[in-house]
Amino acid sequence: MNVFERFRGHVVAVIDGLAEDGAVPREMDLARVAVEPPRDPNHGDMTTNAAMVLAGQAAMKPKALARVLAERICQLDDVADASVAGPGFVNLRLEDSFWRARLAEILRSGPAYGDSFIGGGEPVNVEFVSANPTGPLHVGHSRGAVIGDALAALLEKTGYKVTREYYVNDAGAQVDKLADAAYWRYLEALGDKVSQTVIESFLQGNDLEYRGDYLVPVGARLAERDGPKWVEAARDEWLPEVRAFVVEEMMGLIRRDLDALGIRFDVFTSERAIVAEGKVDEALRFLEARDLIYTGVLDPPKGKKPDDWEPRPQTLFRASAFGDDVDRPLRKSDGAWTYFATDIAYHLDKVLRGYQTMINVWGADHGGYVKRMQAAVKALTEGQGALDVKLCQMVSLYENGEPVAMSKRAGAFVATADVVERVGKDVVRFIMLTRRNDAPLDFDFAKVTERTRDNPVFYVQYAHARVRSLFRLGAEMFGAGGLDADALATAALNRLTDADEVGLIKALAGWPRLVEGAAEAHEPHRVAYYLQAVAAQFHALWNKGKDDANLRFLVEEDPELSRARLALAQGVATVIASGLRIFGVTPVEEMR
RNA sequence: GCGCCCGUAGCUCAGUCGGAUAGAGCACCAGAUUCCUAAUCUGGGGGUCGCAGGUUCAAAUCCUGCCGGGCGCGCCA
Repeated sequence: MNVFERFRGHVVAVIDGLAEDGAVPREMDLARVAVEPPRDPNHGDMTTNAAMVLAGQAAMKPKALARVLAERICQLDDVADASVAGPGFVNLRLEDSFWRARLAEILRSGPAYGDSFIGGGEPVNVEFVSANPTGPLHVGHSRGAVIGDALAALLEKTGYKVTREYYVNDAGAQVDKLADAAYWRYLEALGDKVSQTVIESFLQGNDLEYRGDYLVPVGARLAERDGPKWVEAARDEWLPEVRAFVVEEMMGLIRRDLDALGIRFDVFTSERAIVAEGKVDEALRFLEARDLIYTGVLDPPKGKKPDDWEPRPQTLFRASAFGDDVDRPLRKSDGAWTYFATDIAYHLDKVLRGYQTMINVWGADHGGYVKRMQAAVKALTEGQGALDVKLCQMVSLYENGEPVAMSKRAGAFVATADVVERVGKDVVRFIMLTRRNDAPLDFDFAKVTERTRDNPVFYVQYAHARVRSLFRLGAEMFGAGGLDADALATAALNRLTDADEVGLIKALAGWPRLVEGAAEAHEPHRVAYYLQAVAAQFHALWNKGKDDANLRFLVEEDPELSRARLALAQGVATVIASGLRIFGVTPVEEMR
């Protein structure tokens, strides 16, 4: 439980006590009572709005109620002072000893510090990346990959049972086109065994979309495995084989990219398998039984009527009954299921596997698809379940301020693997998490690797490295004994008396609350901003030691004080490591 | 035309289920520093939170309308 929740409990107890004494009514609704950090630290360590939100129920003026509350809150353990401020806030200042005890707690917990149980073991399905298996991942994909993975880690840390899932879109027309291209490369790979005229006639009959070199080795491997057996075969014959082969190969490429990013999935679900196992029919029967499917004619989109539009009866899902703007088609004119229909089946499959809470991470170009999918999930879970969709905006690459051309049409997209190779997994992951998912992100190769304060990766990593370097020096000065975290938890922490030292502990003690807030909001980027703030505070304290030798972390003639300060430094490293672990970023021992 | 997202300092962006005098980095200005506890530090100026209404004890935050930008818009995935 975070420290603010703990004090909220104390404040509630105070209110109950007042009710016992008849000073306020019993049975007040306390749901809106909050204990939070004040925006301005000058207001104290914690603040509560209790008097303001209860004034009506208590039939008292906010300030009068605040005074009564403050008087009793003052008597609580660990509270140094409680005062009324503004329109009726009660501000609490806590004893330094309380904060020092939090530091000991951090050291004993280690990287588990900030773990929470708010999830209560609830299963959550996080579906992300889900890039079509038609080629390697490009940088845009890596943003969704990192956000999904970090969000999953954040939820795990707060007590949810998380499944990381990848939906393999291996059933649409795109993979057929991919198979065509692979077949072309296969013919080429057979060399002398195939005449040029065969290849050319194949090329003439096909407008190949996927001409990238990455299919060359795929064609070669297929030729090696199957020999010339498909050369004379009709497309109907080779297509299923070639398609399965190339999809497997592409998923191999994608897994390799994901590996490079340090991302592992628990489940890969195949769209083709969903269809083959009859799950679409199952899902539609489910909806049909609830009268949510009918045949009807949709109006054309207002103000933008497609040229070939004509009224046509379609099989429709009543999405508009669940918040969507219009009902949505489930069947194409050739009778095949729409992508939406199979996606409904896929999400019913998730529900049947036990998920009521689902999160999907998509590219921003899928924005128009969100409402209908949420409508479907509501229908499939009888209103009990929820689908949150995180839309990721574009990543723009820069080379020292100059935009890197990466139009997909020109085939000049930048591969995730290339970016990772150039700046490293840790930099890619951290930078991708320094913006909200719904804000565009600029990624400048020069800036993300420069060693200055305005590079957040460097600044946070540097703080961790500085702590490690302190410990190397400390071990030289005082010997390595007694410098492990458990031992430091028993150091003379009451020697930490400087306001900035205690202030740093307060920042560290805010970690569990931040984690919970970020997890509940599904916003991993908050962790990045928090880590930057902690790093900044630590660096500032360190710099004070340059002006005033008494404030240096290691004071040779005072081992007791040095040990206390090493404990503080270790607390910083612990919290940073705990945060970086959520990000999948390795904390560094030194900067080289 | 409709829907979704966004609009906060010169720039890039944070802003906690509504909370007090709206924050950070860069840039700018002024001081300090040449140190190895490394790849500067300290302080300062700078805001009608796109605009206009509304709800509330309290609005950058919630609601409505407008303005501006991005994405999408019956059978694609």
